[in-house]
Amino acid sequence: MTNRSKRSEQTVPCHACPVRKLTRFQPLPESQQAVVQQYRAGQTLLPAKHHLYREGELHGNIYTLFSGWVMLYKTLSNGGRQILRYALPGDFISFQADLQAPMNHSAQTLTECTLCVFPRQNLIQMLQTHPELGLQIAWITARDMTLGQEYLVNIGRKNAKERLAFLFTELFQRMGMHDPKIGNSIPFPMTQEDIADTLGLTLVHVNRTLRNLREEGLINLSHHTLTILDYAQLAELAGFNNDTLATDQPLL
Amino acid sequence: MTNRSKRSEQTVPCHACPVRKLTRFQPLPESQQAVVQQYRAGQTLLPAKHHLYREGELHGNIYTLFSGWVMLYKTLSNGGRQILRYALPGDFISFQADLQAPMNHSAQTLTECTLCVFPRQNLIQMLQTHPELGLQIAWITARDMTLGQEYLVNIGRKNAKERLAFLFTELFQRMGMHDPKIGNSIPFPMTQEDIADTLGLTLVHVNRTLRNLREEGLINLSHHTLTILDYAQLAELAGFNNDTLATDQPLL
DNA sequence: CGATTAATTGATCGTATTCAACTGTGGTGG
DNA sequence: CCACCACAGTTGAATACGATCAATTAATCG
Repeated sequence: MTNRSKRSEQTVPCHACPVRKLTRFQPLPESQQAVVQQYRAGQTLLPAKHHLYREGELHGNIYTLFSGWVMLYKTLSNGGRQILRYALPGDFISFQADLQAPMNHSAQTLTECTLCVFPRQNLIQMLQTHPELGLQIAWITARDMTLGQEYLVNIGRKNAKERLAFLFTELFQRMGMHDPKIGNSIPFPMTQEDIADTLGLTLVHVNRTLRNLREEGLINLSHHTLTILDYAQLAELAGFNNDTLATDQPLL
Repeated sequence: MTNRSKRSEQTVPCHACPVRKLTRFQPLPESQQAVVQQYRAGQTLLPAKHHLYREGELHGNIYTLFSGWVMLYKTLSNGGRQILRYALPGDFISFQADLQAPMNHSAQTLTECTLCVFPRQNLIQMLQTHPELGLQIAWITARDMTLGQEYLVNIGRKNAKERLAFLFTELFQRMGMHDPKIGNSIPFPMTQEDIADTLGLTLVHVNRTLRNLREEGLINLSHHTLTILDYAQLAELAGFNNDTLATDQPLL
């Protein structure tokens, strides 16, 4: 149990992780979907371990992920890596505050991926012609930011076991496996090193903590498949709260 | 030096922290400023240590901070706290993906603050009438998200000294102190416990690391004033890179 | 099937935590 | 003005969680 400031003045209520509300793919209203179609430049199929773009590069496209997993990360001067989040089908990739500037992070496929490609210029044009889409983007960005904040809490204030538990429940939820039926599995394309770089731990310690979770019968992770054996206990460990029922509605 | 995976395949270039591009208050174009004025419900003066809102509350307002410091944080079930970021003058506060849902974080003033208040309903109306403002919000949100990602890297992949160094340089930059002249000071209203809860450390360890930095002549922090004695070395420690020159331009 | 990458385990070390006590500071009221 | 209190900062000692170093086993892929 690490760094838990138990301040006495404990008036502030805890309302645990609302990742649930971040999980589902929010389809655009039909009217807007048609509009968006006009601006896309087609679809790409990329192999696993392929970089969409790298930190520091000027990059011309924006993407929507149709199938597969993409990981977004940043690199440190000493060779370290911090994974920021995993993009799942439906996610929007490579949007950043300054569309002209070099990318502030890298994106690499973990599996084979199908992506819908929008040239940046098209996006800009689209936003000029259909300004109401700006708000959609604000909504998506705010949702991604909330997930990032959950990650911050996870890394900053939880021990290794709890961090693992959180990552697993988060991905399980985002994959759309809300079923109460226990013992479900999801594909899990990342390596233990990836997990380590997501959670601010080392590869070795991730491995040991995984064994620990396995021995306690909470999960099983092998051959790139994650099986949740005891969701309730895992969510409890993670400080993950399903109560926060989500209205997945967009802003307006 | 903690958790630095030195993977051999070191092809990915490192492009260090572009916080600089996140620092300055991006004023709206004049045309839009006039529009926004119509929807604000006036200004408030709040004392220090006052909560704007708490996690889990339904909250009716959106704010722009005019003067003072506000801290945004999340609470854990075990009593822990993770500070997400410090809002400085010009920052937008309390916008989240689901405007109807309970707040997903808390906001508390660190100093006396002047805020501009927008009732949520007004914001929604404003966005309906002037959809082009949605993109402005997307821009602001994306910028805040980028800062959050820097925090993630900071907590996930750096040791205590580096984390402190980063926080100091970040705030120094965001306060608008880009002057090359060495030895400048900024107000620093947070306690050592706040710093600890920002950086994923404990109060005690922050204290020791501060002493360390002081003894090395990099900073001085006392009486809520931070003095940067050796910016270059501090930025180096933090992995902070000024090269990334910023175009502070909005999207369109 | 051999080569490369990923997972696993052991031993040791160190950074940061924890527990605990003490010092300084600022504010309040007698 | 000083006594008192609450709170922030400081320091010490012991501990622990996770890192580091190193070597071995298991998967995966051409």
